[in-house]
Amino acid sequence: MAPKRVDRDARREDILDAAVRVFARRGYPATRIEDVAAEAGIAKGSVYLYFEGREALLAAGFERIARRSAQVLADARRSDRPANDALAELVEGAVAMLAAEPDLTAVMLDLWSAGGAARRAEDADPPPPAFDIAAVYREYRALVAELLRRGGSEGDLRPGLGEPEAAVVVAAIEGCLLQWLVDPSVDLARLADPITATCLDGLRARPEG
Amino acid sequence: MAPKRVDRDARREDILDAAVRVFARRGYPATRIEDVAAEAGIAKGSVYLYFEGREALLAAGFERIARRSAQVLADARRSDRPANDALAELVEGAVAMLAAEPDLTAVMLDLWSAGGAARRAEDADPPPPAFDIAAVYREYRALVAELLRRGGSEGDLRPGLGEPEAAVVVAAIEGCLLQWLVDPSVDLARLADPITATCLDGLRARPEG
Amino acid sequence: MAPKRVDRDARREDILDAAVRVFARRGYPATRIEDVAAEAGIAKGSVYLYFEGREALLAAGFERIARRSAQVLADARRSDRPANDALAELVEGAVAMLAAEPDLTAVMLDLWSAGGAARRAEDADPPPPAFDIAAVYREYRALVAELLRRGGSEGDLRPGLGEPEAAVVVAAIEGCLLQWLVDPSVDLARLADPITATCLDGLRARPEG
Amino acid sequence: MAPKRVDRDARREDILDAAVRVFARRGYPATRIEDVAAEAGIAKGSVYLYFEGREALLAAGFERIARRSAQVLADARRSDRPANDALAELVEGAVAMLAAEPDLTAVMLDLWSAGGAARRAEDADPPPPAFDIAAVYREYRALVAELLRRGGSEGDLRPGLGEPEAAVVVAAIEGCLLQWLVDPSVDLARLADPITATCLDGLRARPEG
DNA sequence: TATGAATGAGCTTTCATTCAT
DNA sequence: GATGAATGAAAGCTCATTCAT
Repeated sequence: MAPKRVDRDARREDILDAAVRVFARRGYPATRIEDVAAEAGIAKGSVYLYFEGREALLAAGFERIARRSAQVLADARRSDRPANDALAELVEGAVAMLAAEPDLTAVMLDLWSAGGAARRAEDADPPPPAFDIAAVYREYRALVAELLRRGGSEGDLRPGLGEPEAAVVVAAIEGCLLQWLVDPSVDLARLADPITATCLDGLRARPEG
Repeated sequence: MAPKRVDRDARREDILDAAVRVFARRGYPATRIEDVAAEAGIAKGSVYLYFEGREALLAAGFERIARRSAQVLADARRSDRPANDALAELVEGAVAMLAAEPDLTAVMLDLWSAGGAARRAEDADPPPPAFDIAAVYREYRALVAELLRRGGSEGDLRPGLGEPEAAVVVAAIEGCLLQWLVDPSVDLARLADPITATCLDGLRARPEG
Repeated sequence: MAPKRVDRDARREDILDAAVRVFARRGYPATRIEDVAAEAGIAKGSVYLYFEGREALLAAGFERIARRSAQVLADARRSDRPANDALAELVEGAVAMLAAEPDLTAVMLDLWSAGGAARRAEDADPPPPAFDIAAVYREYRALVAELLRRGGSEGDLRPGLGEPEAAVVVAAIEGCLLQWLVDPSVDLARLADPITATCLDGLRARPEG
Repeated sequence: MAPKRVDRDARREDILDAAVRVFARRGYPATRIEDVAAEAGIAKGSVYLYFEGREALLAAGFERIARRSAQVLADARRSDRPANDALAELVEGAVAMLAAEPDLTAVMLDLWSAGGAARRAEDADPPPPAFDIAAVYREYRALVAELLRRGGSEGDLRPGLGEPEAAVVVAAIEGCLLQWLVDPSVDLARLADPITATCLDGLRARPEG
């Protein structure tokens, strides 16, 4: 049973790999199950042996991203360096993670869209997706806010920083990501340093360097 | 020679209003022409008297947003205040514009998604959308970069600032927008000040106030 | 009332002219009421002031053709020449009539198609058209058969000729028409003589001239 | 490497059979994909597994007819009998072929109509069909003309016969076909002999029988 | 397990016809 | 009479999902 399990899981991952590539290329709404099957080199019906349906593929893509995010957050939490250094590490870690897997990252566009469509609870038609993209950002903000507070009391960060500033830091990352996704001429990887430099030291000249 | 033109344009705007509301509620991919018609209180076929098809509605939504953006940029360009003040005005203007029309702003999710799906030019299947969302951000970055350079030479901004930092400023806005769109508990309007404060002065404490 | 009537009829004819032109160009099934209106230089709704609906335009086209046919038949009946000469006149008259109005003649394709679709009475879904294209050929055959019989008893035609041979003579005309309609390189007008020559004298060499 | 190919091709033929029956009954323009599917006893969507779309069904009908025609022409070419006998064989072969499959033959009405609609190359709206009905008649005329010329030099046919007379012979066949399609009281099969008799010997009495 | 043929709900789009102006 | 905006029934086509093999 154990080896079967591994095979099964490996196959599932292969299919998800394929799905992510196609989602990145065509976008989720334009991707047909058959496209995924073709990319994975299997038959259409076989996809259903590993995934409940089309949306499950997107949800599985979300899971991958969420897992990567959780890892980045865990790494940052484990750091014992000063808060501002930990913050810089967090930003770099997040950007590196996103830039390392462009196809997977491109799926974020679809997750935002699908997740955002669920922002109004009025009607359950269509029912909201099974994944909670907002939760990912909540966690990021929570950790950043904690670092900001720690940096304000123990380190050299300004006191009084909190959720709003955390949102801005997360925004700087995600906003750069967005520009990259929408415009390939923007190079996400090279924006990691400007993000930390701008957020930590601002754009205004300082009395002494 | 514009006898019914006013009516016709007004009708078109009404339908677009309706489309924007439905797009905001259900997302573009899940929106059927009939939903738009119902929201506008007209028959399905009538939509086609004013718009070429479903994608034309999205493109018209883009046009609205692009027009608003152009206005914000024009206002900022016309400002004769110091660069850092102009920058703050630009941020505030953009955020205010976005927050003032939540439904229209929510369409950005679909524009990002549709525009991003065109990020790979490999195949023309499906053909890329008629609108260029990336161009909007290019213009924002260009103006911000110009302000940063001006502020570096004439004002109190750091010298050497350019495109990367401009991308970060734009990212701070769009990233906050994103978090708001995906999570209604984030209040975009209240993030305008934190954005400018963080970007201009950074998060690090300054030697003197 | 009289002058009104003339105006009304003239307008009706104008619209029918336009319809015939468009039918010839695009075929009846592909012709929209709006195409006819545009060709006639009037508004779509105005067509309905003169014709019951789309099919009525086709039926009116049939009427025109039927009237032309009736005229050709009447001319031939009125002839007091020998049967074989009258037959030649009939063929020439029919071909001349058809070649003189190519657009109207092209509508025959649609009439055959629409009329033929009604050839099976099984179901009345869709209901058969209001015009009877088969009747036109019945009348032609009847007159030709009469001429053949007359030519057999009084003239130099073979005795014993009847409906089958009449069908062949009519077929020679309509078959040339068909080839012309389907292939513009076939010149209908120049086929009038070969039709009569072939039908009357055959293709086989005759003992003496 | 043709494991399911037989089945697939057989299925395709079944669907085409059904389409031909429905086309014959209702005419192509009035036939909906669903009618074809119902006639074939399958679901609407399944038709698209075997044919690109509605027009592909008509084109496939044309292919069938063209194949039959090619066979008739090949048989006539292979004949080593005198030209006038070969001509009679050709006429009989064509008529027999047409009369043997009335439903398929009825599709000619739609092919004429669709092919004729493409007679004016002015605009490509709608684009012309993929099949070339005119080519079928060109081939018939070419072979008949050849036989006529051969019969003029080697046989007992008149000298000087050519394309015009070939058109008349083809017309006699197709014109009888037309009358049959439009009027079931005309019996195509019985017209084969009158066609050859009339064309070869004419209607005029001969000095000696 | 794997396949891919089959299904049919669902969607976009067209257009004949109506009717208020 | 004339108009053309509005309607909504149709029809073509797609594709997620199922299931017999």
